[in-house]
Amino acid sequence: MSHSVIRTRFAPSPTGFMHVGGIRTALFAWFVARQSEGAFILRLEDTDQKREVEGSADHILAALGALGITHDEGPDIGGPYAPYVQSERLDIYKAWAQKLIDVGRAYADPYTATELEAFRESAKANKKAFLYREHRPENPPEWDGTTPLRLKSDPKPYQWHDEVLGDLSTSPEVIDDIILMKSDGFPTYNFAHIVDDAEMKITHIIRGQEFIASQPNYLNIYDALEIDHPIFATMPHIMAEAGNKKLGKRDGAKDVLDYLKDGYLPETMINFIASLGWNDGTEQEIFTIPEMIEKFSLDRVQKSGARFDEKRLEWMNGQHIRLLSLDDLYARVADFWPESAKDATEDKKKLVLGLVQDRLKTLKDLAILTDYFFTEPTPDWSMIEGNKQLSKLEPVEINTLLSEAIVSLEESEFTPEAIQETLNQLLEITGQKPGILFSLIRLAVSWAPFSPALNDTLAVLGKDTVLERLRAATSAQ
RNA sequence: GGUCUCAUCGUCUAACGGUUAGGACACCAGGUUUUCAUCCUGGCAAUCGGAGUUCGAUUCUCCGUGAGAUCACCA
Repeated sequence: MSHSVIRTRFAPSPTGFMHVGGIRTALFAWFVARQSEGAFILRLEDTDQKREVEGSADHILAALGALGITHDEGPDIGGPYAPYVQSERLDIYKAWAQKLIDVGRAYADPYTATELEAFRESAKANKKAFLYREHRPENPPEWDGTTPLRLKSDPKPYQWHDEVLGDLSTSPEVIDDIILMKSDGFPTYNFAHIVDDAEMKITHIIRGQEFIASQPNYLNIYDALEIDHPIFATMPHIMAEAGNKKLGKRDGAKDVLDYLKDGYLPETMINFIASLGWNDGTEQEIFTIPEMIEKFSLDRVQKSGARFDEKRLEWMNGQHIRLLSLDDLYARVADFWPESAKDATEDKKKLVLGLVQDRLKTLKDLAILTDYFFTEPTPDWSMIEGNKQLSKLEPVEINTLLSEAIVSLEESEFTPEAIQETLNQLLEITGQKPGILFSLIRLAVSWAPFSPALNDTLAVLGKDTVLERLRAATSAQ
């Protein structure tokens, strides 16, 4: 029974943007830390200088921040085990490597690239898997840091437990003398993450399935170092919408920040990404973030890969938008108003927002849905000609109906209720069906393909605007 | 090719070895005095194949098949 505090980490390499796969790994590690008062650590694994992408580290920080996946220790805020950037921890890896050399578990790799290549070729020719340890030198030179340092492996069968996949096992032939330190002085991921996780007292390693094949080699390193390994949890892949491949940048994996810019709520992204491979066993689909933190458990994570379905994401975003209070939603849509709303008052905008809240799938929809509330729409008579019922009316009849509407609405108090009353009376006066009368008025005041309920729309537009637009429509005929 | 992993509606998924295999997305059809959306009702749709264990397998075992991952001085 361990009483130690749970410490999980997300350890991305700064080689690109944050896509959903990376976010999910971070998210689940964050859930595990947050549901137990543990700590969530962010560590930058920048040991491959060649692949490093400028600005990527800032981008990762920005993406996590935008989603509210907060860390307790990391490159930007420090912590008790700083630094949290691997390129700044070279001395630490060197010291741990020296320990292995001292106990005879690591040695300098004396071969040139061509020699190594020849070994590989011959293994391939014999249809055998290449194992470096079969060529392990008898008397390797002392390691001076200019050649790779390799683990002197101790091949043996391994079995271990994975919180998601269950009990796993492998045979000795997968263990090899893998590289610990590269000739450029940087450690490999294989070595560095083990050292760092140990130094930083990480209790759970939550990572993608691509690492599972290397796991036995990692276990061999833990053994050589004589340290206990953390709890392992392997996440299934997220696959691209088409095909069966793991979702990668080339398959159209989008930057999570792009989803936010497109009007998806952070809580939607969290809920959706979590639902890709996890559920709480009930029929609940929509979760708040605190609910997910409370209910998440690694043993209910799916073993097989999941596909990213944008339609479902869109639906889920609508659900979360509807869950928001008007004030909260108002605060979130600040960047999504149409240009025409620039000078509109907060009161007016809130009124309009309240009308369209149920209609938004993404915040981006706001602009096209509300433009006519803030600016004079351009009449488009093809909308009337294109309407099955309205196209049957003569221009004179249209004019008459609109004029009747003007007369009645002039007398209305112009609250939504009063307007509805007026509209109902108008149906009797004109003897028309709602499908004709209401459609006509709706188009004449909005010239939009769709709009909220007619009485609400008219009320928010205001009597003056409504009458003005109706008159404009009459005289245009 | 070696090694490892996985396998329920088109998609995300539920189901102490006993259920008419459930829910959600999508799709289709209706309903809520116009439209679009919301909301409600209904419909379509799945246990990869074959053995075995068992009174009884989606569930356990084995063999196939399919899919994925990995075999770098990348992570």
